[in-house]
Amino acid sequence: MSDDSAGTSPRPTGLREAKKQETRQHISDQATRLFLAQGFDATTIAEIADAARVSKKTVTNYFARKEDLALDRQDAFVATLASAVAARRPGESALGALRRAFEGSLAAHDPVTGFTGAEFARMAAESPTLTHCVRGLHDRREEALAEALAEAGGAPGGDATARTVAGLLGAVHRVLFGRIQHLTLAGYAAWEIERLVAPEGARAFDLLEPSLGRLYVA
Amino acid sequence: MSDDSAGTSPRPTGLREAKKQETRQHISDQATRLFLAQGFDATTIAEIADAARVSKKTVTNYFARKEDLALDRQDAFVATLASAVAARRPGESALGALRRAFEGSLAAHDPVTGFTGAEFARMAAESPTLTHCVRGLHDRREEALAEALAEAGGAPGGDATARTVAGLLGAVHRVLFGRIQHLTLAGYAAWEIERLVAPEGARAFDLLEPSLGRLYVA
DNA sequence: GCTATTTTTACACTCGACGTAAATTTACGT
DNA sequence: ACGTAAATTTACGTCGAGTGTAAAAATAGC
Repeated sequence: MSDDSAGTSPRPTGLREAKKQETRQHISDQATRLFLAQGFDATTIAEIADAARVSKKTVTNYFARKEDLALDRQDAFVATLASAVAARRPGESALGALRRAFEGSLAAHDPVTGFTGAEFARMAAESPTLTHCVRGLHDRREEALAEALAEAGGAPGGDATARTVAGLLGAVHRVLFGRIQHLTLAGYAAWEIERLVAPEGARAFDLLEPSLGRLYVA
Repeated sequence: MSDDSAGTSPRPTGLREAKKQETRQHISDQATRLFLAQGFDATTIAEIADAARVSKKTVTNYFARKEDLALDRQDAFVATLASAVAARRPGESALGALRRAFEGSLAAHDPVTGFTGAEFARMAAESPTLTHCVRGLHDRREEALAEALAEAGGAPGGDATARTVAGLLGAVHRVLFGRIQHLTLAGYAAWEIERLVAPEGARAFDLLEPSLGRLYVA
């Protein structure tokens, strides 16, 4: 909840708020730099604090968990699938909307589809902690999608069906995400990956069409 | 390496091996008891060691991570889906085999399908650490399934298709697992859960039939 | 400038995880 | 049965993430 102009909550004055964001960004930048340079696990919070010239406590104050220092825009990532379904066109199924969303993100080389850059991909792949965290984000994304589907209606069976369909659609996006990350690690350029993955995505969405094409149609 | 009497593996003599298993089981039992009594996170390794009357190091020696003390038969769980596909009948699709496997496990109230008992379900739900770990097991299970599908053949598109289909089939089992866990937490008895979830499972597998029913047929 | 609030810091602490070398237990040849 | 070699267990130290607390510093509002 963010109140703007007129405050129910005491609206912290400009400079304080600005400095907070500045400090947060500075810490995040230093952390990212160190993570990419020497790996996630090999970088300690003390090092990050030292690089950012703040105390350890300030770091863990802004970022509750170490992983939060490496993963940016988590909420945006989590919301993508649910948003795509909520914004589907009249007559378009959830499957169709998520297909369009994937194709758009693929063409845009969007990080939420797996285009995270080779350095990040290497860092994530080398750290079990980070890998688990990314998996958690995929799960939250799937849950958000399930809620969006349940709210949208358009299929018999209620929440149970919504969760199942969200699992299926989430799985497709998750697998394609992993594929893009894998190809990134293998050294392919973004445009090459786009050309390689596009037909795989098409095949996957085609595959689901007979099962899901008539569900959750707006 | 000292090979003695017989054996490809150095076959440590009987008593030593027996005592090891005994100690391991004893530690696991004490850990389980404490976890169920006071929760996973609220139980320290030191307490477990104390209860089992061994040193902390012995505990972390047998169980590399704390979660391993709570999760039993991980490899068996991971293998279930891949095994079901490998053992599918002639003319049976992977979807059909996994449907049979689910129905059998559901009727048997098998832990691998989510019948873990109310105490365990509560413990797992209350501990983020444990929840993440269970998610990791689902992922390993999906990966094993993908390998089994790729090895089995029976679909165009090679590994990419295998991974996608494994994602879909894994998602169904995972969602149903979660549903059973949820109902367990809500206080339903196993036989009630069986009656509630059976039609949901049927609906989910029916849903996928038009898409996957003709793939990976033995 | 003064005061109240917020942010940052220093310090201490818990816990999981890892490493090492000594002490204990078990196995086996003689 | 005894002694030696091997494995197991233990005690001890270390590291790093994460938390709590109260003092110190910075900022807001008057």
